[in-house]
Amino acid sequence: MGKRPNSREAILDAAETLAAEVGANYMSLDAVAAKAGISKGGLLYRFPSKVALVQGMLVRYVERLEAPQKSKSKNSSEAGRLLAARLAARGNQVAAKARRGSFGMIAAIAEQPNLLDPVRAAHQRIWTRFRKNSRDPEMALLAWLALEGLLFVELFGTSPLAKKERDKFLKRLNAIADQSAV
Amino acid sequence: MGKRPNSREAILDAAETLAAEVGANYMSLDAVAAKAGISKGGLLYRFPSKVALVQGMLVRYVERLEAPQKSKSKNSSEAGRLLAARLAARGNQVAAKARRGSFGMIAAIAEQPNLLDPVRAAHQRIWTRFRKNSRDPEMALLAWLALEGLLFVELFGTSPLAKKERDKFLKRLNAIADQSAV
DNA sequence: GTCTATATCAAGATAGAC
DNA sequence: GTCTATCTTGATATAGAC
Repeated sequence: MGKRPNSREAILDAAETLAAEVGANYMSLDAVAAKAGISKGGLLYRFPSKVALVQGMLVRYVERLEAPQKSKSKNSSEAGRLLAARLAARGNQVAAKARRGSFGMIAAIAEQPNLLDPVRAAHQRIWTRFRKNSRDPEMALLAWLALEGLLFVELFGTSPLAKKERDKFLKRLNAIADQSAV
Repeated sequence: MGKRPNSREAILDAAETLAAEVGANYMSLDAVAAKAGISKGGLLYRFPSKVALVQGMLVRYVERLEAPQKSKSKNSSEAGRLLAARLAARGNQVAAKARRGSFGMIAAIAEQPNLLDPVRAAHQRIWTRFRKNSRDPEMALLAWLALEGLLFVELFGTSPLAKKERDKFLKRLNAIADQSAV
């Protein structure tokens, strides 16, 4: 699991950035290679096709989504940790860079919607765990979907919240998750 | 405001369907024209460019978003009606066809993310109205973002909810909106 | 593992006939 | 208002050298 000193991460970073900035349509192999600092040939060695590249973006997204959280905070409940993990996977800041990780999903749905199947499966797994650890499933669902909503409106840049409101709102979500935890 | 017997609606329908089915990347002018039953020349008469077509998709999306709701149901509160309008804009069914209307946003963000600016503005307008009509803004925000979350996970096809659960959940959202209404 | 070609094809857009 | 060419560009992908 040690990080290999290859260009894989640089490529995925470049692809995400391009998808976010110029649009997934123009996340061309030329542009990705240039931004990653390698040639198109080098890129196509790692990812033999455009679809493979997009799948690579999704794999990393799902890995981060399901990576065990260090539960660095007061959240002791499983539900709270799952919410935190979900948040971390998208980046836990409002900053533009934080949204970047989700642009793999945009690239995928733009390239070929059924590429999202593995993501769907991951979401189902996480949601099942989340629900199992909730005493009040409907309230848990409310918190979960509200977090999804927040992350999505931020992804699309239509969030109505300023930073302070956002922080306060996230605290409230965590409180709900903890209250409804088993 | 009478519907003109032109091909505009057919074109937009075709574009949305293609974006949803094969991916926004392959929503080519050729394909859209073919699906709409006209030629590429005819298409480019209505929408002089690809960007114009995507903008057309967004205009229709926003129009539906802000169209006055007939408040056909028990929802008397403004907040409840706004939630209902938001729901209606995306289609109020779980069915595949219902998601279609939102693929204009996918096409836009894939083509050129800043094309979403008018949508951002509309969202701000609606959210401002929604908040103004709420006694408990934070609870209203929770309901609003939960609805956003639901619509987005359905757009991406990652919803954890079956139809029955979904209906029940929407009722709960409406109840929250009404409770927190002025 | 990364590079420089180059082949192939489809995209967006234009011009002008009907 | 819609059609059929046609132009031009930029995309993915391959082949083979380094």
